[in-house]
Amino acid sequence: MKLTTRTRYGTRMMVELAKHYHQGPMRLNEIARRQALPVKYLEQIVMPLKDAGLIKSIRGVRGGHMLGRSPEEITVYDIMKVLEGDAIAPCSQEFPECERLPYCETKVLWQRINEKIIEELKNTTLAELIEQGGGRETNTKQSGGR
Amino acid sequence: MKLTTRTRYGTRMMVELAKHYHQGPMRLNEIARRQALPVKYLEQIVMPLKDAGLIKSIRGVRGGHMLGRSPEEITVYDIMKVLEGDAIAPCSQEFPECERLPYCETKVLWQRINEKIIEELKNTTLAELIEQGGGRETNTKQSGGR
DNA sequence: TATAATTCCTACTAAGAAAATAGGAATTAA
DNA sequence: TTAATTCCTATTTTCTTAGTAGGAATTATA
Repeated sequence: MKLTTRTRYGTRMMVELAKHYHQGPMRLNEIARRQALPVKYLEQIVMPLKDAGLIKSIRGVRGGHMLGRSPEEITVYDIMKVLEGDAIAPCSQEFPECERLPYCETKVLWQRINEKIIEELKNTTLAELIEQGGGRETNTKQSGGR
Repeated sequence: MKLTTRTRYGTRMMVELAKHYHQGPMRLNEIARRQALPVKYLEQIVMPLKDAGLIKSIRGVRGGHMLGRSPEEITVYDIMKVLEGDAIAPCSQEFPECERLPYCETKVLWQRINEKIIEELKNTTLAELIEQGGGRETNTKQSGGR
């Protein structure tokens, strides 16, 4: 079952970008600092997101990253799909090879769970996440929380 | 995010036991054969289930295992709780230490997903799973499907 | 009472994936 | 021309899950 740091960090990066939508490009370093994430790791995550059009990047001095479209138009599902593929619960797509599948009594359950999760992810936009916030206001200090 | 083979194998073992409820104790070997699972691995999984009362065991010759209560009264949540603990999605209980939690914009999402999954697991009993079946009838041959 | 079938228990090993790091190439504003 | 930045790919580290091994304890039954 997969919803790993890739998706979590990726979502946090996107949230950070959403909070600065229409404020010009944001450097990876800044994003990493604000969300207390490892820069070099984000570097890897940013690329597929860019390829998928969820992020636009500007290279060189004063470059950086920004959302490819508005926070209302980006769901967490979009992010996850890019970063993990869309098999989350077991036996959804992960093991098309499993010979037991045709007579497996448990597959319905995993499939149902998979659908629920996807539904939830599809219903959640970046806009919604930053609107709700985390309770307190986001701070700027490093906090090392990973 | 956790819904690993432990839970999946465990669920299949329980399903197998449910299918033979009230037919006396069933040997691990038999269960493993029917569900094409590694015996020695099941051996580890069976113990916590027994401790939790979901399984009753009889030792010695002609011993084996059986459900601790009826298939209608056992949910997959019961199984999962024993085998994984009840943190499934990230940031639910897994990282109570994360300093970012108070101002994390994404936690609501993971918590919501966690709830959905748990709800689904609680709504699914062994009885329901074997009633629905897998489509075709379960076979008896080894199939090696893992 | 001896034997074989079985569960019980604990430790160990292997494999794989996820997480993180490293280092340099390419690009570009100033 | 330089410094700031993204881009790219490879490598290493860490960790968890998955699986194996071997023997102790228990018990039906011959």
